[in-house]
Amino acid sequence: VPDLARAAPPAAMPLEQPKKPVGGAYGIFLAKHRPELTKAAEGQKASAVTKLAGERWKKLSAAEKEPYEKQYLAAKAKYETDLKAFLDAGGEKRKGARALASEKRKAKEQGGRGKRRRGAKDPNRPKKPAGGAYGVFLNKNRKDLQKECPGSSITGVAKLASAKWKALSAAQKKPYEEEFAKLQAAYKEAMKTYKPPEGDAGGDEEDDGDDGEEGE
DNA sequence: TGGTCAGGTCAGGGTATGAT
DNA sequence: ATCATACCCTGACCTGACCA
Repeated sequence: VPDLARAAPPAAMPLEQPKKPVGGAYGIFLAKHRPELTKAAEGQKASAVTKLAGERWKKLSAAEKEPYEKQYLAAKAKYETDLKAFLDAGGEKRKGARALASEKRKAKEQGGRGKRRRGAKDPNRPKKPAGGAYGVFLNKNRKDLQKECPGSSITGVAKLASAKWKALSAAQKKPYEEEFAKLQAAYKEAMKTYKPPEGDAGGDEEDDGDDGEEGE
């Protein structure tokens, strides 16, 4: 119904909390002169803009500062009335950008991007031997493999390793298999005495089963 | 599916800079 | 905390192979 759209007052827009004027008269001065200050500080650090602003502000006489102070007071008054209207309209005063960023970061540290975080793992936890005998082979020969294909990416090294691994006879692979068996036994032994740090999801080891994630 | 390896890439967040 | 923004740093992810 077009009538509804036409009748909708601007107030129907999502409520937005008014921004608090900050920095006092200096804040007004800074905002007003930012374009020219940015130009003047072109090619310099971003911080040069505010540094320049500070220098210019100090040079101003009281009379020159007065209009900025008046503007600040006016903006402050407007903010207060706007905030009151915002709150009266059911708006909720939210936290500042930094507080929000801090909260976001904390949440991220706990959860990451939906996937588990590498760095969040317990560094003392015994490493599970992976890749079987091939994993041992890869570890032992990595340096040589890298030398053989200098400048090649990790993937290039992996390809070469794969080719070499396939070329090995069963007898040649045997020592690597034995080494892997040893590592596996050592890992099991280490896990017997290993205790995950407190608060680590009740000590289940990384939801090995499939109860977890169900993110969808 | 997740584990090994390490280098490259990329996104996001922090910092600096001033005054209030 | 707030304004703007370039720069720097950190951390997650990807790549390839293979195996439990």
